[in-house]
Parts: sequence; C-alpha cells; structure tokens
Amino acid sequence: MSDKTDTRQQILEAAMNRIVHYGYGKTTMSEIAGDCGMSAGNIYRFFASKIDIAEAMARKFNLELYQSYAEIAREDSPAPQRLRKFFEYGLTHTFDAIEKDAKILEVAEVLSDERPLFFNEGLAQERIYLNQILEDGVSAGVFAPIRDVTFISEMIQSALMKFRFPQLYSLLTLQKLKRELNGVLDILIAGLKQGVEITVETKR
Amino acid sequence: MSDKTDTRQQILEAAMNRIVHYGYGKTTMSEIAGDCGMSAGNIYRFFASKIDIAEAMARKFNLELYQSYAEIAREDSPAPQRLRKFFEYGLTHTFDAIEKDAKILEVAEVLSDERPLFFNEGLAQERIYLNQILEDGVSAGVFAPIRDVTFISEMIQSALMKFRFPQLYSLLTLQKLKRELNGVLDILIAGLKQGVEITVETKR
DNA sequence: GCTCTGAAGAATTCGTTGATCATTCAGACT
DNA sequence: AGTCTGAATGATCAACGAATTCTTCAGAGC
Repeated sequence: MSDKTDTRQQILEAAMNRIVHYGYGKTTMSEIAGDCGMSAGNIYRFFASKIDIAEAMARKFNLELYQSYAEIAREDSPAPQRLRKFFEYGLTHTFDAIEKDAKILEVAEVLSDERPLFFNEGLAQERIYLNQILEDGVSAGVFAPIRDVTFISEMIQSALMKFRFPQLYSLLTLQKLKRELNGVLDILIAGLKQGVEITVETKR
Repeated sequence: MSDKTDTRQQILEAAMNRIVHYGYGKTTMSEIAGDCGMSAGNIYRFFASKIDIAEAMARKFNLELYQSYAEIAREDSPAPQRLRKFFEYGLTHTFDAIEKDAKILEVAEVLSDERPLFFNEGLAQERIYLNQILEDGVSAGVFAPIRDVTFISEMIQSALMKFRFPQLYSLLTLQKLKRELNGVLDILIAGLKQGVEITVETKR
C-alpha cells in the first residue's frame, strides 16, 4: 500500500518539476510517465485525470501554508497582530511563489476554471485558524464579543479577497499590496475592537 | 461645432445599440457606419479607435451612476446608512445592467484589458462622494475623527472590490452579494465608529 | 490476481489559409 | 478649405484538417 502512495508521490513530483518549468498546458501525460519510467496509461491508476495532478499540486502547496497558518494562530502575540501576520504571510507566500515561477499562476487559473469548488475548501480551512484568532481576541478582551465567529471570518475573507491571488487581479508590487492589506486591516481590526452589529441574518 | 458633437452622439448611440445586442466583438465599424449612413472611415473623425467608442459608452454609464452617487451622498440620513445605500446602489445598478444584457460584461473586459487606467478614474470619482459621506459622519459624531479621509476611502474601496463587477469574480446571486456586502460593511462601519489607527505611512 | 503496457478512441489543440476587420489616406466632392 | 469616401494595408479571426494529447481498456507479463 505504501508502494501505491510512493508511486503517486513520484508521479506528482515529476509532474511538478515539469509544470513549474514548462507550465501545465505544455506538460503532457506521456512526458510525466516517461520521467517515471512508466506508460501514460499507468498514471491513471494513480490520478483520475490530469487536472487531478494539478489539484494535488495545489493541495501540497496549501498544506505548507496551513502549517504556517496554524503556527501563527498558535502564537501568543495579541490577536490583532496575529491577524496581520496571518494575512501578510499568505500574501507574501503566494506572491513569492508566483514571482518565482509564473507558471503556477496558470495552474491556479486552470483549477479555478475546472475545479471552482476547490478554492472553497481552502477558504474553509483558513477560517478554522481565523476563528481561533478571533476567539482568542475576544477572550483576551481586545476584540468585542462576536455573535457568529464564522460569519465574521467569512466577511474578513471577503474584504481581503483582492490579496488572495495578487498577480491575478492587480499589477501592484508586493510592497504596495502589503501597505494596502494593512490599511484594510486597520479598519477591520478597529471594527472588531468596537464590536460589530450584524445587520443581516447569517443563516446560510 | 454642435454639428460635430451631434454626429459623435449619433455614432455612439448606433454603436451602443449594436453592442448591447450583439456584443463588442461582433459589432463592426462598417455596421455602425452603415447605421449612421456614413463610411467606416468617417467614424475616425469622431472617435480615434473602436475602443474609444467602448470607453465613451462606459463613461456614459458612469455618468448616470455618479449622479445617483451625488444624490445619495447629499441625503441627510446618518452617514453609515448613506454608506450602505451608496455601495448597495452601485452593486445593484451594475448587476442589473449586466443581467439585462450580458454583452456589457464583454465591454468591461475589453476595457480593463486595453484601458486599464480608465477604471482608476471611476474609482477616483467615486472617492469624492465617499469622502463627503465620511466627513459628514465625522462632523455628526457617528464616525471617529479620520486623519486621512482619502486613504480611508481607498481602503474601503479595496475591501469592497469584490462587489464592483459582481458577475466577473463570482457567481453569487444579487441577494447573496447584498448580504455579503452588508456583512463587510458591518465591520467597516464599526471600525469607523471606533476610529482607525493607521499603521502604514499614507504617503503615496 | 495484480500490475502495467500500448494501441484505440475521443477530445483538444495547432497550424495553415482565406476572409474579415480596424485603421489609414489619397483624392473626389462640395 | 473642409468633409467625406472607398480602396489599400496590415492585423486579427474563423474555419478546418492534421496532429497531438488525454483517457480507456483489452490483454500481456509476472
């Protein structure tokens, strides 16, 4: 059984090597298979389709991200500071990754086309850590009590959507993006200190 | 001289009729010219290029929007309420326009490709009204004092970017978008009441 | 029985060619 | 002189067959 996962890993790694270098479109299944010393057909015993390889790739990328998120959420600095660190880390991490090899932007595009729901998973995962920071902040008294923590997390994510795939929506430098991110966070954090009156039903 | 602007208007109207019906790409300069009883070449005495016609079209659309913005900004309801009305109006107006004829989404896409700076103009214009609402709110005491009003306006716009071209970034219904918009505004308005500590230099 | 291949099928992309289109401009008309 | 046309030009697009690629699967090999 570990055999099976090993092969899967091998394929994934071979695919990633090619994709970050040549791009998703320019990487063929037979090339990946060739790199692994197997036939293209055999890959399908490990991945249902080519797009699933891209998804696995993104999942791996996210896993690293989540680990850093978990660490930041666990820190004992004040909640507002953690919140800033959290989003600034995400921004910098994806910005740098795309800067380093622009080809992963193509992977993101293909995925958002063909697996639109995949990104919701990531948002949901992110919210777990976000909720934790918010709850800590409330306990510590730096944030006012929050009726529906997950809803507030969603709204924060919504307000910071622009910084999620930086190079996709704007052509700003990382420096300017960070500045803007912190500017928006200035207002959001002030709001959390003040306490938010929810004006909409949060039933979803 | 009024002759010249008349012809320009005529061309613009003919172009708009075709574009909202068939789309920007499927509308040709000779068709527009034909509708106006002139040659394609002659259009170039009134518009430097086809994309300029699209820009003029968007400018006309925006003009209506700005008038409504001005009205809302002038109302004497509490500033937070005006703020909500302001953005909800913008959201609904563009959503409905795109709903009505999906072809204008194409115009927005072409414009953002070929005239990326055009949208900055719109944002700047919007900020004038936004600044006014914020200043009113501060005067009335519902918002805490604001050091740099324009900067805060920019940050608010940044946080609400997602709601600007609703159908471009998400597939949510108008109802859900409104709910989300108001959720984000809940936090932003709370922040404005509390008073925002700016953590970044706002020199730009 | 399990793993894998390689050929076959289906879908997509690619490259070429011909047509259409945006744009220019010399000159006709007024 | 000022206004406009229509042909010329180069860029872009559509069509369509060829080639490539993704995916499936019957059967070979162990």
